[in-house]
Amino acid sequence: MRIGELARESGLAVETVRYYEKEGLIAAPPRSPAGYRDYSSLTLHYLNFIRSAKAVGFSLKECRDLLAIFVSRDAHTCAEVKGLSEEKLTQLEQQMEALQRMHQTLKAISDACCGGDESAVNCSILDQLEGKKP
Amino acid sequence: MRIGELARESGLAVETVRYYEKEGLIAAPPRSPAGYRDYSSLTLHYLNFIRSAKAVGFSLKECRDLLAIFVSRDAHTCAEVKGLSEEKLTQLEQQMEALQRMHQTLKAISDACCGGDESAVNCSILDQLEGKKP
DNA sequence: CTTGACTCTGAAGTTAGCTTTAGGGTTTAT
DNA sequence: ATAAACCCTAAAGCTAACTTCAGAGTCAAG
Ligand SMILES: [Zn+2]
Ligand SMILES: [Zn+2]
Ligand SMILES: [Zn+2]
Ligand SMILES: [Zn+2]
Repeated sequence: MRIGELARESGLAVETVRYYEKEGLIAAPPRSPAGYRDYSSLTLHYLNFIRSAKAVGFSLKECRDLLAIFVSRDAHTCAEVKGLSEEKLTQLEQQMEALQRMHQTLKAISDACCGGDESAVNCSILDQLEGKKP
Repeated sequence: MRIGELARESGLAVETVRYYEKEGLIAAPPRSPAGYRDYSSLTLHYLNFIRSAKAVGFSLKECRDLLAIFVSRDAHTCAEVKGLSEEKLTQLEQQMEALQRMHQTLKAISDACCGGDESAVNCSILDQLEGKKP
């Protein structure tokens, strides 16, 4: 199949598919006489794999590593795959905690403000951001 | 004070301070005869403000807007400031939810894998990422 | 046979928030 | 007086993951 169909099937943009090839995520496919990329359905599986991996937080680099495992599964172990998953889970947790801290801080600051139509001259939010003690 | 001291006091890098000036977050200060930037302590307050705002998730652009309010507080209202805060709180919540969804999905996938030293030929993580039904 | 949809390449542009580089003056301490 | 530490500029580079552009060739339908 040509790149347009592959893109449609995988839900990616055509340019993204070419980009993934350039970045070494998928192999360069054979070409038609006119120079068009000619993909097998295997590539669709790879793109779906990438899309799923991205959807749970893996970067393209990490997707490339995971995909390398995927294409030669017998040379790798469950331990290795699960290790990468758990590493990513830890990263996600850390990111959530960082956001949580920001949210808590901002919520406390925000809640202290009256939110009224009066002038912000004495707004506690601005004071807090400046570093003034409450 | 010169830029080095200002940077030390604010906890920012010297280049960052110049960058903020270029981006319009802080005004260009007067210069010494030798051409050195000569800051008043007011700028330190502004930089602290920016650092705090960034720490709770505001982008530099948003910091610039907040700072504009900060420097002319009497022309703005608490409602306006609190509105921006609450908008940001909502964004933070959405980001946390997105991470939460990723985490839940990946955790479910990861938990199903034995994690053993056996070959990954039948690894359920890889199967799930490929899109196979379990 | 022509029109519109599709494909190709390589390079450059995008966003955010800096950091680095290159090359050159100034201040301060010893 | 000299060396370390500081300051200046403009421009380029960095990361991530694409997207856009310019210009040109190919395919399918009517
Ligand atoms: Zn108020
Ligand atoms: Zn207020
Ligand atoms: Zn297993
Ligand atoms: Zn497994």
